[in-house]
Amino acid sequence: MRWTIYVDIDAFYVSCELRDRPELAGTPVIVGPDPKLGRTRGVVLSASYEARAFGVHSAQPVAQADRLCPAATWLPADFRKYGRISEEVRAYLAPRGDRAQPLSIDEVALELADVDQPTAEARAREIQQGLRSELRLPASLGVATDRTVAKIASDRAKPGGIVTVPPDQIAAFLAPLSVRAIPGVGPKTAERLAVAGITTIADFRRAPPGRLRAVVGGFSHELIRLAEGHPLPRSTADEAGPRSRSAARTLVEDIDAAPELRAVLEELSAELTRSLREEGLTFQTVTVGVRWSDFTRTQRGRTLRAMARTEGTLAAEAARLWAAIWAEEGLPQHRRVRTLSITASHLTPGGPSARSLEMFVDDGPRAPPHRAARTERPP
DNA sequence: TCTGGGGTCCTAGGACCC
DNA sequence: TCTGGGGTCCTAGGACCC
Repeated sequence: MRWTIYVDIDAFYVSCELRDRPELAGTPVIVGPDPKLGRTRGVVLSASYEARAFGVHSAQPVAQADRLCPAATWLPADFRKYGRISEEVRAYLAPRGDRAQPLSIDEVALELADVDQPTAEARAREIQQGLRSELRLPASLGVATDRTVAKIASDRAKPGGIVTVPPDQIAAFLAPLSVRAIPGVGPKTAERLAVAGITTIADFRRAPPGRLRAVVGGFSHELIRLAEGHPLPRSTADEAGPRSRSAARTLVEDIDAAPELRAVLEELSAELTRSLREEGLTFQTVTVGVRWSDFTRTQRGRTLRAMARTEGTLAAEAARLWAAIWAEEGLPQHRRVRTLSITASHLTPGGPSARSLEMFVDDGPRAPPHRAARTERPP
């Protein structure tokens, strides 16, 4: 039988920092911009379980976390370090299963083909101990014959535990859980389900399918199957490279000064161009996003006629899109800007063929490549 | 006391094509 | 005068995840 061991590092950023600061183990530690060092609009990125006991949690505004837990040690985030350690975890796990699929910076689904349950459980224990002793990282593990169930199990195992769900117990394991336990069911979906009388996974089996479909659309089939204990295997395809790259900046204060905003946009263009170049990615679509002072968002994008990779193209397109947003929604409504972002998408890895590069093709009117191709092949 | 940054996927309408 | 069915891509917005 095929088993999945879902590995989730506990309080990942904090645990990475504790490797360098072992004296802080067992104390409240928060990774994020220290509110005592000045005004910031940041949020908690990761909190130790000792800090969580005070009500601190990730994505919480740092001022609020500071009030809840004034004794916490604050550490600045070091994403390069976390990326390196994430690679260590992947390298540790890869030889311990038949397939190791990274699903985020701190999660890996490890597949074991043709093993029985005792073997899978023993492997999970070895891995947990090895991560602890060799990488000095605490982990929670879920063990199941389905990846989604294994992930849900790893959530129930936190912190530092292992939860196994045998295949004939999937439905019973899931039944009492909140619909929020399912990856993909967030606050909005949970609220709409609650209005329809669905709060636990067991309720999916009782709800009229038509009603469920009206709330969650095509997701309903998958949810019913999950509640019945026959989860659909998630597609394990893709791995086709990144879909988008972006850069964003939240301003210290909301502003409506056009020259300053243009300057921020140029900085973002330069940053994004740099990271695309480092990865050897070319882009074809540019999107500018604005978060206004009321926290609503507007975005505008355009697909270019050809692949591009230069800062000039990115900056010019971003400036055009920004000007349109500002003229239509900023100026006339006297709105102020909180956050600006630029996203590059329709990415292509490696060097594109010279033929398709912007330097050989004028950036003409918008016309996606497939249409250009079709004109070369008359019906 | 507010609410980061970097991502992914889905939906719905319109344009366009056969 | 009325008006197919199936498909792809673009765009904007929304929800969700870590």
